Amino acid sequence: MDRGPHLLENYANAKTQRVKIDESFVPALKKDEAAEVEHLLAEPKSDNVPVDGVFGFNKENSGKCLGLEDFSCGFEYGFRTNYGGLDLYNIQGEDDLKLEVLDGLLDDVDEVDDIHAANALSTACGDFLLDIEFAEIFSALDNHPIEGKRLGNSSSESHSPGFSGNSNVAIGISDSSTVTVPESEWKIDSLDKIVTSELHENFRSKCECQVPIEDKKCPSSTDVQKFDELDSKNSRNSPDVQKFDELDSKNFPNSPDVQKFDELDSNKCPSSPNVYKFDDSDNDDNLLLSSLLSKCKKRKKSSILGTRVKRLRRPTRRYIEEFSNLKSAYHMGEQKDSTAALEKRPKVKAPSQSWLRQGRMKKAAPVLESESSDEYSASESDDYRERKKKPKVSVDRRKHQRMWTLSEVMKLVDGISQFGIGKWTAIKKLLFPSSTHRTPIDLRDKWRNLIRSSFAQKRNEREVEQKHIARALPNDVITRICELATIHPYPSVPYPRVRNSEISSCNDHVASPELPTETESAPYNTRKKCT
DNA sequence: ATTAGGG
DNA sequence: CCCTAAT
Repeated sequence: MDRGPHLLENYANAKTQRVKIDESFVPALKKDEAAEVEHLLAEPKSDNVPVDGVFGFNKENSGKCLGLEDFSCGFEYGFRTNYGGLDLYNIQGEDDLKLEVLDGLLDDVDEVDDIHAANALSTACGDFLLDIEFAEIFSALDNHPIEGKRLGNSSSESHSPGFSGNSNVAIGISDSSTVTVPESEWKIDSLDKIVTSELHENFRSKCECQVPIEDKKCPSSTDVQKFDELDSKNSRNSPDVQKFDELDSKNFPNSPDVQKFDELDSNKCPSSPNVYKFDDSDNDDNLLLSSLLSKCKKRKKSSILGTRVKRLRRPTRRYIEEFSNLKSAYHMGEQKDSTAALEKRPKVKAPSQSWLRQGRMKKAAPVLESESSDEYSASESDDYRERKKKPKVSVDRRKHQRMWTLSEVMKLVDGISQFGIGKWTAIKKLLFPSSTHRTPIDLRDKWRNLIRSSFAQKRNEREVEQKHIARALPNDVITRICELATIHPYPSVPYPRVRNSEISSCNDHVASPELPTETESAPYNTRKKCT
C-alpha cells in the first residue's frame, strides 16, 4: 500500500531521473485551477469516492474520462515499441522510456491496494495527444504543429508537495525533457483546461459526487460526449486487444529485458543529461519496477488500442532495426568466426554508435546492424525485399555503408569461385542468406572493388613490401582474389593498367592459374572452369 | 527480375 | 552505395 508512493519518491530522488510527481501533471495550470484539481483529487477520497473514477483509471471505468490513461499509454506504448523494435511508433528517438516506467509504476499502485492511482499526465504528451483520437478536441483549440518541437524544460527537479501528502493518491507526473514535446507553441494551457474541465465534468456526472469545484470553464457538453463516445468505442475492441496481445508477447516475451534498459538507454543517448536511468543503488526497486512494468503492460493494452494508436511519426526503419538488433545481440552475444580478428573496423557495441560513426548522413537510413548479427538476422528477407522494390528504402541504405568484413569478403570470394562472375543473386542466396544488407548488386560492386584493390595491393606489395598497408586485406585473400580475377575476368573493370604482367606476377606468387600449388589457394583454382 | 556499367 | 539501361 505504501509501497507505491515509496517507490515514487525513491525515483523522484534519483539523480538521473526527471520525474515530477504530483501536481505537475497539469503543468501549465493556473494556480486556481491547480487548486481545483487538487481539491478534486483530495475530495473524493474523504467521500470514499475513488479518485480513479475521476481519472478513469478504475477498472470498470477504464477508458472513461478522456483517457488520461491513454496518455500514459502512449508513453508506454512508445517505450515498448522502441525497445521491441516494433514498427509502430516513433518516439523521436529517445527516452520516453521512463515515462513508461513511471507509468507502469503508477499504474500498479492502484493494484497494490486501495491506493487510487491517478495516472501520470506528462507534460510531454503533446506529441501523442494529437495523435490520439480525442485529440480532435484539442485541435479545435490548438492547431499548433507539434512537429519537432521539444520541450526545453525540465532539468527542473521534481518536487512533490501536493498529492504526495495524500497517502492514497498517487499521482505521477513524468516531466521529461527527454520526451519529445512541442515547445511553448504547444498550448499546454488549453489542454490542461480541457483536461481539468473534463475531469470536473466526469467527476460530476459519473461519480455523482458533489465536488466543491467551480466549473469555471466547462467545455461544451459536446466535448464531453465526444469523450464518452470515444470511450465506449474504445472499451470494446477486443479483437484489437488480442492483436496487441500477440504483438506484445512477441516483442516482450520477458520482462527482464527491461533491466537492460539502462544500458540501452545510455547507448542511445549518451549525451542526454535527462536520460532516465535506473540507479544501481536501487536494485531492489529496479526489480520491482520491472515486474510492475510487465504487469502494467497487460492492463494498458486495451486502452492503448482503444485510442487507435496512429502516430504522426513512424519509427525509422533504422530505429526499429536498431532495437531489434540490439535485443538479439544481447541474446546471442557476439559470435564471430575466427576471421573476426581481422575485421577492418572494430566492432561496435551498439548500433547507435555505428550509425554515427560512418556513412554519409544525407538522408534517413535504416539501422546499421551489428556486425555480430549480420549473419543471423531473422528479418533479412523482409529487408531485402523491401529494399528492392521501394526506392525509398534504397535511399535509406545509402546512409551508412557497411564496411565489408574480411569474412564477408572471403565468403564472396568463395561464392565467386563457385558460381563464377555474374551469378550475384546465387551467391547472395548461398553465402549471404541472412544478411539484410549486401544485395547481389552489392556483392558485385564489392567484387569489382576487390579486383581493383587487390591488384593494386599486389603491386604495392611487391614494390613496397607491404608494410604500411595497415588495413589491407590479408595477403592470401588478395592472392585469391587475384586468381579469381584472372579466372573469372570481370567484364567491365579493366585492371589498372598493369594488366597481364600484373596478373601473371600475381599468380606467380601463389599459384599459376593452371596449376595451383596446394596451398590455401587450391580450392579456388580447382573451380576455375566456371566462367 | 537480374545484371552491367557508370556515378 | 546508388541509379539506370539493357537483358
